[in-house]
Amino acid sequence: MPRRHDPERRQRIIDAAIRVVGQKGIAGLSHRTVAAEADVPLGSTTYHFATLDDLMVAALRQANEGFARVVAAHPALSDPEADLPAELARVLGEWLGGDRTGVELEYELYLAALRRPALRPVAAEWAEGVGALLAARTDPVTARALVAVLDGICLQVLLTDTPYDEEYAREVLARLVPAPGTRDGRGPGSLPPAAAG
Amino acid sequence: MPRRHDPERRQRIIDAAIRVVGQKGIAGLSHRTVAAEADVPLGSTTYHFATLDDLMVAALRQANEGFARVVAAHPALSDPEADLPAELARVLGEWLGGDRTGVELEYELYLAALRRPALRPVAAEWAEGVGALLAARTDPVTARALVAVLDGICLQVLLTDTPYDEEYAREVLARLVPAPGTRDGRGPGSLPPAAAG
DNA sequence: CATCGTTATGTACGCTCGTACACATGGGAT
DNA sequence: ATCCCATGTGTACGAGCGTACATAACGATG
Repeated sequence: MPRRHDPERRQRIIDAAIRVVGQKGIAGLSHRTVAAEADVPLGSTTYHFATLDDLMVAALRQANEGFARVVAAHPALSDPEADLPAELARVLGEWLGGDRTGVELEYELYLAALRRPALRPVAAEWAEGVGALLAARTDPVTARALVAVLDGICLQVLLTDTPYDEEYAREVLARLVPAPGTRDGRGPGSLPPAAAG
Repeated sequence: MPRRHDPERRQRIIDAAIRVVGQKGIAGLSHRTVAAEADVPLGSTTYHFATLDDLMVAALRQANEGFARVVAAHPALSDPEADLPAELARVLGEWLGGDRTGVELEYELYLAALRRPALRPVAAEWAEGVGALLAARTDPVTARALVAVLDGICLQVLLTDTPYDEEYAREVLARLVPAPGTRDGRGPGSLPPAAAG
């Protein structure tokens, strides 16, 4: 028994669950597969997470933090001087261009909320978190629209195997931003600014 | 054995599969559950659909036709005179406002393609179908953007239990359509055709 | 009518699953 | 030092799963 009284056991199980979902999908997530991946006995996973929903909630929360980390690594997103659509497109490109299993994992857990009410609040937290970040730069309606189109673009990339087109994303995102005065600085101006609302 | 030589057996199995997914989700889809729902013996489902992927492909195809039927019921979508964003928002509202199980079913099968390569082509067909319809009204880039934001709005509605806001959808969709200048007014009259690519 | 291949049916095998539960262990309170 | 209980571990049970397969019914063909 080399591992009795392991204070990080719980965290290691969560990490293992994320790896399992990334590799086999949610369908491959079980107490047993997670236990094997974490190299702990079966009873350990059932002890720390009585139900699979509990485990998935924990994993989804951690995955959300992963995305938040990517966002936090781009302070330009919060810079009122920066070109928001271009920055968003760049961040999305980094997220999609890196280890795609991370993105697939996030969306798989995210969409599992469709059928598992226990996951709904966590999924909502994520959308609200990104939305709040964007609302600070624009307005609530635009923020929700940006989140929607980000989701849609991600799905298109994930489902159709077409490579991510950052320029396309920037263009589409730019159309959604109601173009207040902040465009003059570094704006590439490929679009005529829409009429101010 | 009242039902030997049943020529519609296969179709009844597909219908049953769709009902099962609508009620229990994809996780609840199995040869046995479908057999029970269709009131046929287990061997019958395995005979007509050797693998679950085969069955899901058939079900997804049929679900796609269901959405296409909703679209076809709105000829205004193809009318160059009509207000495209408003019409799209209305169609989406009808789709989301009706029997929500249909929408959930479609998205569940649609998103199952993330992990099941066999479903990818069918999912791609759906996106391309809607995209082609919209491209005829605008341009390819705008069409893809519209599909993306439609997907995103649907997901927001499905995942957050917030009711569908048709006015919000119309506003967001309108921003994506490259109508120079006249975003504010809801004037349906002059919507110049695709100005830019 | 006899034959044959397709379609339909019932059953069984091996597997994984969630869950329960009895038992071991060791740190912290007394 | 002793006890207690949260934590850790192994095992077993019943259920559902995909799949395989032997057999039966039936329409088509000769």
